Amino acid sequence: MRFATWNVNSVKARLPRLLDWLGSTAPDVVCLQETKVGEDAFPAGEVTELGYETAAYGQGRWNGVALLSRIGLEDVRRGFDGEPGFPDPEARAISARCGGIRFMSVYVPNGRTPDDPHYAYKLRWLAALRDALVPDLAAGPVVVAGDYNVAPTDADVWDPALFTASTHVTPAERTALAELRALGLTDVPARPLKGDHPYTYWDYRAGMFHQNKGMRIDLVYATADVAARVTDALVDREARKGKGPSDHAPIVVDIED
DNA sequence: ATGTCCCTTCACAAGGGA
Repeated sequence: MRFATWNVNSVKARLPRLLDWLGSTAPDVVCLQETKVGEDAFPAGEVTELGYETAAYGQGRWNGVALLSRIGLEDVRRGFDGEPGFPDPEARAISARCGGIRFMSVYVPNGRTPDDPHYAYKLRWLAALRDALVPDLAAGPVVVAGDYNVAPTDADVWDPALFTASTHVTPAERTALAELRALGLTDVPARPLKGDHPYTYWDYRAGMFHQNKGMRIDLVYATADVAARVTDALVDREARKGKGPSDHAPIVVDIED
């Protein structure tokens, strides 16, 4: 089985690239983030033509997550129990069972800056996610993949000195991820196709991608049974190249059936 | 450390978010 996660930064703007990438990569399951469309506007027709079932959760202008699967898409859940809003609910998590694994696509709040109320919201959201995952983890194999908006270590940012007072790297955010792992989730390492760091995000500005000044903030967290089946995992930086890319690259994971 | 992109609207420019 091959699965992937990708923050597409608008599924409408990215649709031609998404369809090409689905054709060439041929993943069985895909977790999408930042679709930026409501459920009714999700381009399900085009994706269905490629053999995928779709489940979308969106609110239009911001956020939005979705799951694509060609190996079954059962028991879809939008959001999770106890999920906080700001203050209203935001479309940041969707999960379903595909091929015997529960996949959850997550778009963790950005946080903006450590003194912003959105930062406290980010930490509340991650703590609530941890609590909500407990029954899922007891029920079977789980993959929680998406844009976590946290760089787990200093090696995951291109210049740690620049990020000392920024969101994405604070001890509290990193602790929140450690608490997810403490539930029994493993950070599945993805290899970079170029360079030493498996960055997944490069700012559009200032030629950051070409200088490989990126961050590893998209992550695949999997239960041990899934992690043990991994045969390969990579950051598809090819998808970040060229005209009209997302600012994030997909992570593609192969596991033994 | 800011050279972009995407979305929306009291829309054909500007602001907000990342």
